Amino acid sequence: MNAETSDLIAQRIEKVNALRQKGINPYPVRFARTALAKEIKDTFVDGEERVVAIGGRIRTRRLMGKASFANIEDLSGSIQIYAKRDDLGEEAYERYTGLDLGDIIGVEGKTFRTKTGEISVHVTSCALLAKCINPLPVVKEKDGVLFDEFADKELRYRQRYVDLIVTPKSRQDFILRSRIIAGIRSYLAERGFLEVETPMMQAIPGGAAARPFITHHNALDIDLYLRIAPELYLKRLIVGGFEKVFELNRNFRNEGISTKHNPEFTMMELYQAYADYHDMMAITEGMISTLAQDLLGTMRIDYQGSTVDLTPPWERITFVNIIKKYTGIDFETITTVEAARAAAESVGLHPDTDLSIWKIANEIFEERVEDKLIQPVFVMDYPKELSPLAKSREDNSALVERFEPYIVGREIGNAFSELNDPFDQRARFEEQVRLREAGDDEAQMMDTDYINALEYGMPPAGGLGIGIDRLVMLFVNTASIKDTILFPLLRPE
RNA sequence: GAGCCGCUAGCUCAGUCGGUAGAGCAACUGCCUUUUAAGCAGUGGGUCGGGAGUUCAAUUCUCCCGCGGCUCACCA
Repeated sequence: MNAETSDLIAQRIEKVNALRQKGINPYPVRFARTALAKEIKDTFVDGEERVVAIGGRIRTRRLMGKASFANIEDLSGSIQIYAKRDDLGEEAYERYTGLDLGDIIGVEGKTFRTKTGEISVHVTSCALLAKCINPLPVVKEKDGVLFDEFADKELRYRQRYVDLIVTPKSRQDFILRSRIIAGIRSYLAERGFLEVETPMMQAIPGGAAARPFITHHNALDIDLYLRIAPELYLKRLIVGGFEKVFELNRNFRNEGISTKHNPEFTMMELYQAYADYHDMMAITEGMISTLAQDLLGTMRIDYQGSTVDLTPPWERITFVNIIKKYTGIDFETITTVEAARAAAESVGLHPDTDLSIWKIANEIFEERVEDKLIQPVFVMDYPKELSPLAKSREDNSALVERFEPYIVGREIGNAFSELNDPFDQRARFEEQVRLREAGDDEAQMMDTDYINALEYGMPPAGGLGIGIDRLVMLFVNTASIKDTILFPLLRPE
């Protein structure tokens, strides 16, 4: 903190001290509100004076000598207040004009409409409820347009509390996030899903290909991993007879930070017994389109220059066919690595030499197809070797019943008909272990207890995971995941 | 992890072809009893992200470091 800052702060601390000397607590215990800003404006009737007590933060002020206006803001909105020296008396008015932008105050007064038409509160008494010592960024607004918007992204992320005070869009976006999550919960609850909580600290981190965070339990003296996915525990619950379960909580992956990645992110995973991946598609498109309709009032939403139509049904196309559609390459007819490599070369890609046919196909998909998938689409039937927990297709053992929903060029989820054959699952794990031993540190670990669970019999089931932060990105139209996470991970200052 | 860009007053930003910096808002002092990005007049406030180098002189040029943004890579 430099001299200038401390000047501004010192002035305010001085005001606090002066108040305390007069026996006034600048942080009193309580203030009873009887009204909210928005509700006052919504219910105002001309000619009917209403006595109200409102609390909020001073966001603007216009002092004009012996009278003054200010706007105070509560969560519902902002309302103008009007104070006159003649009403308050000299001492109280002086205390009133000594308030600062950012102070939280409680005001009692009478509603009225000014001669320029603004519904306001004529102050009869005013109490400081919490002094704001640190100067806020000064953001002004006219007709919904912000001036000198709080623009320093680092500060907005580090001091989200300041961002929330001064950036209405930020406030709205996080409220929308909360409503999306609440909407998912009620959508699933209405359909009989049971919300459960499974371990975040796991001895074997399974269910995804990712590097985990490691922590240590002192009493047991064992390392534990923060979960990278809840999948294997949720499926144990399907074994246990819970036929519809979901978990909506954090996963942790020890990987890079980007506009699309935060080390802890929120995932919704659900599993449904006696369902398959077609049922998961119906849930995905039904849930997301319903959320859009309920929360945004439309299924057509604008995102970063594109308009996306979420109206079901979404397009369904296989992995092989969508590659063919966008590149002309037909993996149904490719039977050798050489041919696959030649195909990749034909679209300007140079895959690593040790890749299999299907890994080359995946590279072509990711490099040449993915970012073109603006409208919602279910890409179905992925290669088995990329999907160690999904059930094989009966008509093609190289493929599995898996899909990923794509919107605006981004994978927003992952789903399959769950592999419930313990023999096959064991073989898949063994293959993963082999890859891990060959140096693939994202390959999965053997989980013998999970195999043990499957050996008790898991009914056929569909499973679905949706990345909530990315879904929220779509709904709030932001290019950065940090705008959807209240406190994104940043390097400590 | 790599590349590019940024970091100047509390905030938003100018600027210095190298001679230690400005505006608006905020703050402070006046004036102003229906204003609303209030207005008018005046005042104060900066080790120009940190360090080193070159130079008579560095906020400006060079290098290193820090933090952030964006893009790429990995992934959800």
